[in-house]
Amino acid sequence: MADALQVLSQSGVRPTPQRIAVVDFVLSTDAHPTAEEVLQYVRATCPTISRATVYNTLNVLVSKGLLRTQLLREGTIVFDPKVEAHHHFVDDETGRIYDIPWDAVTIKGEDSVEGFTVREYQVVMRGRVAGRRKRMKK
Amino acid sequence: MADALQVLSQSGVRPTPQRIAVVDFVLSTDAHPTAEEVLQYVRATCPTISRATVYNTLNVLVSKGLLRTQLLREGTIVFDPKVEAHHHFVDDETGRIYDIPWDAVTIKGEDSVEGFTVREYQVVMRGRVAGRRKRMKK
DNA sequence: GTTCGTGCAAACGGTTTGCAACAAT
DNA sequence: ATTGTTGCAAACCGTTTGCACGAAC
Repeated sequence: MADALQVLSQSGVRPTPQRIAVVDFVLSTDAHPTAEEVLQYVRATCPTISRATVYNTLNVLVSKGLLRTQLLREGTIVFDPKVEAHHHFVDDETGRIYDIPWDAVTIKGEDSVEGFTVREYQVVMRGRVAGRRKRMKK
Repeated sequence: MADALQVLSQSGVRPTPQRIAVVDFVLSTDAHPTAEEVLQYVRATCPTISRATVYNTLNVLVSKGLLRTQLLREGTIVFDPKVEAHHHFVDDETGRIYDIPWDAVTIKGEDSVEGFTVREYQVVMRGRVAGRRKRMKK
């Protein structure tokens, strides 16, 4: 993974310590964090960083195409550094989001749906990660 | 479409005028409204209905399986009365959401992804409805 | 010294909750 | 009398915005 400083400079974004801390985390995780989770994590290495700066930086990264937002959790946006096309699996119990490789699934007919011009698409799957038994009724 | 009073009684929900007004609208639209949009619409026929009652009723309908929520718009939940499996298309410009019939698309491999037990899945497509030319740069 | 970035607090929009009045049984 | 429903207002949570201070050019 290219280091944070490079990534920022190459995108024409001034590499401040706060931004470096955010980039270091968010571009190297596959945990699909929310902004709040990024804040929590980054505070460990950069204790004074503000909520506004985190949101601001995340939005900059999105606008530079280094990060994508995904609508996979109720009430919040999650950030995904994997910007190439892929699918997602959401665990019913934990809410954890997993990347599914593009060619784990094959689709036919998606770009020829009558009346629509499809720019992009993804499969969103929900269920359980295998090997866990169903949670007991509380 | 079965009338609202029946739907409610059959689900064991007391059919109050407010609930009937909500059901009348939300179970017969394909517009994927938000709670706020339901409120606006329903106020026309039931001017005194409160925001809390709308949210409450929508949540009851979801818990009874008469309605489903979908994560297709940033910052808000949309409601979909079509509870059978189907796909969605979201217009990039207008944000409008269209139902795509289940068999407009065929998928292979989706329930055998290594390590995951898929309970349900859908394809989410984004693009433009055909026949509209691309919006001019503002 | 002007531009850009930060941190704080306030504002904002969608949703939930607490509660008192009220209707149905 | 008890239970369930409504409407209002306040609370809540994720996100954005306004602004003054400070750093970088």
